[in-house]
Amino acid sequence: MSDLLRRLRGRGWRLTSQRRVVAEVLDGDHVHLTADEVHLRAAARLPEISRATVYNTLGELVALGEVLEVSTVGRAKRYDPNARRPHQHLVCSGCGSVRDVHPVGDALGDLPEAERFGFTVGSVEVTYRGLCPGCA
Amino acid sequence: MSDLLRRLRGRGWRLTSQRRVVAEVLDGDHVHLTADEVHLRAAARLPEISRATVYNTLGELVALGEVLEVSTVGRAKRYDPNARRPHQHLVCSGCGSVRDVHPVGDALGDLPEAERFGFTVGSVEVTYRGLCPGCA
DNA sequence: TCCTACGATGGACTTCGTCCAAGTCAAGAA
DNA sequence: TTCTTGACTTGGACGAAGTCCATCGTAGGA
Ligand SMILES: [Mn+2]
Ligand SMILES: [Mn+2]
Ligand SMILES: [Zn+2]
Ligand SMILES: [Zn+2]
Repeated sequence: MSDLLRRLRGRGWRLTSQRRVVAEVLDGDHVHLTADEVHLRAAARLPEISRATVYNTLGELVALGEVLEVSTVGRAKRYDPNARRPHQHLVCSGCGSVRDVHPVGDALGDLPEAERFGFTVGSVEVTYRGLCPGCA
Repeated sequence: MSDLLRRLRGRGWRLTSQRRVVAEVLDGDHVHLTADEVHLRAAARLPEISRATVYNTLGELVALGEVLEVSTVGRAKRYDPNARRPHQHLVCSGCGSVRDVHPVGDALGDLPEAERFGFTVGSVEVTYRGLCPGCA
């Protein structure tokens, strides 16, 4: 059983076949799937899994901090199982492919107090845009 | 007439009453309205303006580089007329309100060559997330 | 003033996502 | 092992955001 499933059981989750399959689909590096892509791949293993369950499970994983939501420009959200090591994203403007990247420096610290307008700033999301070798 | 309308006429735009009203609604600082908010405010001045025209006009302004799209997580896109001075955004996770911010440092330069995977990196978008004073 | 290509309109349609009532089953109790 | 139960799943209705298109209207040049 994967580490993820072990952690989920530790949190009191029922380990249903649907949740197991969603967790399996999200396993790996550089995985940034939409909910529909997760549903498609999950249904290949468990044909009757419903869209609602995929959405429910992804939402629960996000709430637990086990999966990150990656915002996209006007397209469907993408779900990122690499929630343990902080990272940012490099997106190809041509084909939409996504790579995990690790910039140096401290983007949060780059925002001066005078520029915070009384907000409690909790996180920062950095998206690099460009063309991948194939699209350039 | 605003600078924006003057530039648009210079680009061969027909200055219809609908486009004029959309441009007026977008005038100002810290303006980050959704398409529906633009439609609501435009309709206060020109009651029969359609949603399709608001979407068309906003899309054209974005294509011309006169207005920026601000992507949000799971909410409607916001349209930002402050396209002339580069800036980033601070977004309230509670109410969705947006402030312009100007971080110090060089986010593009923070991405090492070894982390670029052969991409031609052209731009970087930084979004700070937190709670505004009202939502905290 | 007249013409016409460009723009506006509204409603159907698509995509992405949420909600719900009803049926199902994981896992602890006995 | 079987029973019990409430957490989970399901399909479909619903909703929000955005696109598309046939048709109508008009800005602006001739
Ligand atoms: Mn990632
Ligand atoms: Mn802005
Ligand atoms: Zn590419
Ligand atoms: Zn707020």
